Amino acid sequence: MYNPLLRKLSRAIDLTAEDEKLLNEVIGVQRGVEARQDIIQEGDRPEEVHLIVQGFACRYKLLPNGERQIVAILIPGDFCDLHVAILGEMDHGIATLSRCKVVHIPRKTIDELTRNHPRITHALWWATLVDEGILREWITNLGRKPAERHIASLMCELYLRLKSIGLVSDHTFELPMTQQEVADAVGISIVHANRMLAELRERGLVAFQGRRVRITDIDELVAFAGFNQNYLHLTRRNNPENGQRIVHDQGREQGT
Amino acid sequence: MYNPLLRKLSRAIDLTAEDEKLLNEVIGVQRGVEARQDIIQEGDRPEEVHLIVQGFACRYKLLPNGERQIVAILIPGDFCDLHVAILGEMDHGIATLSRCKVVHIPRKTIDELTRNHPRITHALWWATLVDEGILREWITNLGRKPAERHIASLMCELYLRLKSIGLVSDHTFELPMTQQEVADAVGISIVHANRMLAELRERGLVAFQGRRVRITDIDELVAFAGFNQNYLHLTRRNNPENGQRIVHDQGREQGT
DNA sequence: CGAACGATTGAGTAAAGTCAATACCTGTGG
DNA sequence: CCACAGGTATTGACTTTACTCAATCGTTCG
Repeated sequence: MYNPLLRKLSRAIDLTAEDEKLLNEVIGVQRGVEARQDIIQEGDRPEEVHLIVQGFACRYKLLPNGERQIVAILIPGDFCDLHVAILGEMDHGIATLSRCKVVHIPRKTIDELTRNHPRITHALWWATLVDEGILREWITNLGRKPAERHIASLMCELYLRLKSIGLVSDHTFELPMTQQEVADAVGISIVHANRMLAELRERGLVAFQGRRVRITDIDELVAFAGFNQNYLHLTRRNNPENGQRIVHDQGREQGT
Repeated sequence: MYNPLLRKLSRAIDLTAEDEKLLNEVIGVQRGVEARQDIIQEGDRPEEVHLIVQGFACRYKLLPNGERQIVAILIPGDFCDLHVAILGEMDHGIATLSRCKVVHIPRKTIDELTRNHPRITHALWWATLVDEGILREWITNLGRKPAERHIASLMCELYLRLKSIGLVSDHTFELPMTQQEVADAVGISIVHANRMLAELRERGLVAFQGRRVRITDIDELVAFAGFNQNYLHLTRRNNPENGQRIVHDQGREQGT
């Protein structure tokens, strides 16, 4: 069975066969959620941990005037609310972008894993720290990049994150976001989003085919975006040589 | 001895006397660092965990063109790099804003604490999750607030965070940031920062006296900023009534 | 076919940036 | 005590980026 969590974690951390077995058992009943539905709302106190197994979702915050800011894009293998019970209330909402499959994991399962399985604990910390790194990169992009380079950076990030879980094939990945949603993620108006996406298309950096994105030359897009992938921490830490440039792995791209 | 870490954590999590004792022992030798010095640079692999005990610091990222984005402001009680060893390389730098006192904690001390002391582990997770919440709020402010309201929000955040560790007295707190540094945090030019700060001053919302900030009426500033403090999670989670509005505690403000 | 939603385009406005000059403030050497 | 240097803050004038309003176009689906 395709286990995006295992795939994500095992790429970064050495796990034993037993760890992998446990991480497979975590994926039990998958619940389907329609596109554009809230999985969790601001103010909720979730009693279970939610894991995205299929589809795209986003974290978002609403402002008093009704505007929305998307603060993270969640892809298969991402937790919605790992350990959030510690905080009590959600300070943001999570909504699906596409139809999704979500696993509900009892909090005690997570507690048990982190109490007795140090490598899994390590891996979950790794995932948390990477998520933090992504947030910092988004801040930098919002604060210091013009919209077209910001969108280009977002495409680079999604390309690499999706690739790391086997969801890029033939330089192409699903991206079920409307232009309004891209605008909400990049902090610009929908009109401006439309024009900047058009610019990327005209420059031949990104091709949008319906709900799919094709990036012919990732290195060119990276250069245009001023993108540095270090914050994704996709390379093993005991291998200091790589990590400076885009990691092109030679294996098959498509997951099963 | 003033222990900002203990003060921060004990406000949010119930700790035993033994936990408090351990958290006091963590504060050993304090090393002084001059203002505007790097504590950690991007690419470093810190072997110890750094904790700010006194002064102000910031996380920042540099762009290819030399621009800088400040992605977090660190105050006493904040960790620079808790658990970052898991990631290997720092994906951002940390620099002092003022003269600071920093404690270097051996990684094994942290490992020992988290292995054997569940409430402390819980408290460190809490701090990590709050830091994440702050990053999401910054994203929202950058993406969706005009500069003057963004700066106002930043002042609200600093006011509450500093107050929670006893560093606000008489509605006033230290803020050793230049306008360039404010601009780098808010993602605007220094000229614009100057004008927006002037606007806040003229509106009577914030008074800047040298390196000190006085906020006469926090509720008014909150209203102007469209600020919602929920992301700081300053109230105990088993007390659902409060948390909706600014928490004015009645105790003394000044720490010792 | 037409409604509904999403994408696109044009035109005018507002927010924020750049460039450049000037003012202020603080510490040092004379 | 004062002049000066260097950093910081302020202001004006102009440009660029992005926003708003408004209309049009395209696609999908009942």
